[in-house]
Amino acid sequence: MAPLSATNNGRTSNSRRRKIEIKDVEQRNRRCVTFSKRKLGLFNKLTELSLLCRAETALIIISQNGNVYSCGYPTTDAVLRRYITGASSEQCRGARRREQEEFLEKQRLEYESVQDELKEKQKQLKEMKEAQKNSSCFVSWWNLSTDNMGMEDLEQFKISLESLKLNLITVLQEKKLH
Amino acid sequence: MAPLSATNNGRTSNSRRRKIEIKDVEQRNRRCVTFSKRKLGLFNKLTELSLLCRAETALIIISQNGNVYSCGYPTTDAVLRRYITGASSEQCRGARRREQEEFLEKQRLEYESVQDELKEKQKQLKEMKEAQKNSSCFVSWWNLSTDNMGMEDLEQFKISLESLKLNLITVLQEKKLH
DNA sequence: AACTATTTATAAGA
DNA sequence: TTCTTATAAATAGTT
Repeated sequence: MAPLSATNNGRTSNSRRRKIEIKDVEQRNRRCVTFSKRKLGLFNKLTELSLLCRAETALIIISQNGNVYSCGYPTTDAVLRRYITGASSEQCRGARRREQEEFLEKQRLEYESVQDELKEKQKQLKEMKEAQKNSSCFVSWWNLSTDNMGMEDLEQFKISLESLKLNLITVLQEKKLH
Repeated sequence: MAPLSATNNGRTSNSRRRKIEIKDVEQRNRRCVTFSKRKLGLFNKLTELSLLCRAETALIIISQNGNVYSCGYPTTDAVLRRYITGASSEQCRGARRREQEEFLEKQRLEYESVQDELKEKQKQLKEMKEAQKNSSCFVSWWNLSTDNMGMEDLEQFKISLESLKLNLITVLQEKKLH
């Protein structure tokens, strides 16, 4: 759709209209991107709420183009049924239901633990990246690092150290001149 | 409910039980507060999405206590009707089964993607840890690092360097003795 | 219910 | 589409 209209209006004889339509297209694209991002955000928030507070949830979104998206815990349909029939969860008792609930609970716990682990790793990564940028940690890091090195590493380390020291002194002198 | 149980268990003769129940109550209260806050947040987000992207939306939340909350644009029922009639064009049983299967598949994929992400983070962590142990990267890292330092950092850096060098020489000598 | 320190979401740009 | 980043918003903990 977008390529066609762009081709049709590519001529210079009607630049005003062309610009307006391009702007339209851009706005539409931006809106689509926003829609996708926010839809994802909502789904995530909904899942978080469901897991965190053990709530049953159902979310239906119909885009401007008519596409239907849905998300629910434990399932969209189950929650809708409960909503429509007036919150009568007493129906459908039985082994199947219990098994399903146990399965969902198991999945929930598993998902939570994986996400926790992921969060922890991300935190560690972030800390390590920050530590690299932070010069005040150099001393302690250095003092620890030599303990784990092999002989060759240490030799090279020493050479690096010498050249760096020269480098460093140069930098210091240059800075002092200003 | 909470005040009663707290009163009943306030006596010191059964402090173990009291502590556990108080903790339970606190957790329950916290969960309720979180639920309220996040529910409000979700409703706001949903409204924003509806207005910003001209989407039709419906959201149903059933709390742990069984309270039902809903929110929709233009109305919850209108969207639900559209969702249900659209979904029920196929046979009800078949559609439900299929949706359930799709839901499970969706959860599976989501779980896998989270696990992939986790693996990736672990890999990155491992690489960074190895990089710290590997002396061959020191030179380039050092040569870059001095450019971004302030005067004070450089002075401290130099001092650290001196002490580390002594440390290093000691280690080298010790290793050579073996 | 209000505050605020953090975390998280997201718009814009690459 | 995916990644980055600066900024805006949400929210957990607390009063």
